[in-house]
Amino acid sequence: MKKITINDVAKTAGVSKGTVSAVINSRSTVNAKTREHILRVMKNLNYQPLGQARNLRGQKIGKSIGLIMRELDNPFYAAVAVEIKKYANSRGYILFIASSESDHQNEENIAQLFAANNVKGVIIAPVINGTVEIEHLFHLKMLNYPFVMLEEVQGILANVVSINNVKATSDAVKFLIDNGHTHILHFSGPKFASHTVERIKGFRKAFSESHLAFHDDLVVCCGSHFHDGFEKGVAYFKNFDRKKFPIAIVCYNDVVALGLMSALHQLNIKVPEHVSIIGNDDIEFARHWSPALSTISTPFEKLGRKAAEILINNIESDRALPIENIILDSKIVTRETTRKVQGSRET
Amino acid sequence: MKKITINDVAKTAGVSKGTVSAVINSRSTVNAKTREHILRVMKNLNYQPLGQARNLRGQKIGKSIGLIMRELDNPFYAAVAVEIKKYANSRGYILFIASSESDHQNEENIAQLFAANNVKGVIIAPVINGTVEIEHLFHLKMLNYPFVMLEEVQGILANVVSINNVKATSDAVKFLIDNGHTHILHFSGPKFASHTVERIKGFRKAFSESHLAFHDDLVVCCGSHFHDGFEKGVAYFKNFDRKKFPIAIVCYNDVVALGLMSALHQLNIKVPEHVSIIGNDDIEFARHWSPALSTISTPFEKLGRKAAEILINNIESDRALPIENIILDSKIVTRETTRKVQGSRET
DNA sequence: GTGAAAGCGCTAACAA
DNA sequence: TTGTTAGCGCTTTCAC
Repeated sequence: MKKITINDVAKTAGVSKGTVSAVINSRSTVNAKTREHILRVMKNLNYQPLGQARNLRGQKIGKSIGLIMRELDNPFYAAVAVEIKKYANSRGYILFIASSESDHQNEENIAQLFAANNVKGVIIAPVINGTVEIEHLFHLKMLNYPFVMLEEVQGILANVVSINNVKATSDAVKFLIDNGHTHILHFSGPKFASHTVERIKGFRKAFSESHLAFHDDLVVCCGSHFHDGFEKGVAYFKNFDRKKFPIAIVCYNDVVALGLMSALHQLNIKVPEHVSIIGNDDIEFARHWSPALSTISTPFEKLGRKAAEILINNIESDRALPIENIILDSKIVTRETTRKVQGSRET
Repeated sequence: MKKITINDVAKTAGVSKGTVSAVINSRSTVNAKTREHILRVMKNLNYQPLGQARNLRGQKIGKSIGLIMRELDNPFYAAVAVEIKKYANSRGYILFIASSESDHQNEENIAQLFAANNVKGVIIAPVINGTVEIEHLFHLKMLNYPFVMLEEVQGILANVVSINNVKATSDAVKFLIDNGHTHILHFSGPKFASHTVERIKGFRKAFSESHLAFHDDLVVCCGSHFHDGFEKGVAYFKNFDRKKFPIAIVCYNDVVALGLMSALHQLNIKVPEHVSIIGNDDIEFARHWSPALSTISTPFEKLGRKAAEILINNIESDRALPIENIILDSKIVTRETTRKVQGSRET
């Protein structure tokens, strides 16, 4: 059972394929009777014109770029996606979004599909796990297919637009230290995401540059979802010795921070009286929550716009452009979940 | 300045295009020296092989379907998207998501682009505004391009999978009436979305089937975002006569309900003591908010799976399948934002 | 108003 | 190992 082509339609309709083509393209040069007849045959045969072949000639149809997210429900990349879309649209491109669900094979398949399907270039939030697989990226490079990464990937020279996670987390810890905190934890993110690694790095860095001593127990493996924050929060604080309060927690992201706060609320632990909390991302809900979440504000607009800009510039250039590596700074915004500690245990 | 083709590469490299093709496809039959040389030429010319042409022969590359959302940040469709993706993946399809931003022209362009770019079919959350434009849908039908709508569109016979908004909203109002409420408002959604229209319809319907009288003032034009709920909430209740409490509000969606609650909190109006609130959608945050939101739970999983299932069945069928029109029921889940009113003003 | 034929850029036999 | 050639399914002149 092979695919129906324009030839099949032409043959069974008893016309030439040129006429069929004219019907498909809604050209007015074709007789109403003939058109009706051909349309009927098309319907009967369930003929689906192959888009690829149609546009092999003129490439006047619209332009598009792709975005490969890691998870569809990651608020960080969702916010970036919105900004990418805005900028892309402003330059006449439609954005197609797909998600690798943190799976390498998916990332590769999607990239291939974009490249094969007339999508002009792609922005990738790369999957980084133990065995870094970057063959497909090299393949894209060979094809001179324009792409921009949203995180640095070891081993390949490519356009990157990312944020300075190390500095952001480090700043958050320093802020807490400056406010008298001495007992500071990190609820860290999903394994193998470079954001997770970098944020832990920043967390440690702040310790090494302070009078506080770092210890592995200070990093609690958590995740990236609300329920992760909630569950790990309950587990950690259920039998927690309340004499150890006040403490402070830097969370992987806002959603985790919110989940954690929900857990604390349930355990009747007060924020920020007992526990100060800092999130990361600054999603919309963060400022609307009560208490309003102190967090690290990501320059989403800059991040998305810059990535899309580099990509589209590359697409529209007739020669290879120099590779760019842009790292954007975040900044802390303090709201109601952090407080100054007067009598720290050291005093 | 015309596009570089494989011929240009072959010519300047002094080889045949067959050899260039072999390099592009990483075939091992080509001499290392030659490969290096050709790769260099490809880079120099910034040659980007045209995906469409490459796959004109065998169609062994992956399969994909498209989803046209109305807004990227609409939590309703975001949740549906997740389910569509799951099901699509289970059948070997990759999902590409694009957003029309409630613009007709965009919806049309995106649909065209999907059809032209080897995406096998599309699920559409249609833009419905005053002047219903459905030419492009007819065009898709002519091309026998498989598609499924997530809302009914007047004037075209097509596959539809939607939810019963009228019944859901009506049920919510009846629930409130059964719990003694006599003063019930609706914070309605964005103009021209069929969800908005249907929910208002359901709201009115419940009144007409009760002892309460409907009045236009009972419907407050709001929107679909957190800030809409917040702003309209502040505006409505800033100078509200508190003697009129208790009242109840059925909101367009959960995010609006949350925004409204935030406004009430700020105005020191208590939920559910003064105001009972029912949302719509049952997004994850709804149950985690404090107080936990009573809402109308959408069968996201069913909705997404069914839409994707119909689409893919159509794609994989060699003949046209009968058109389906599926309407799914939602159901109320009561949490902490609604209460029974004992002494209503009528008592 | 319709048909015939020459491509679009590439792949894949097969020949050399 | 490389070149030659015949298409892939469609569009688009240009005759008729």
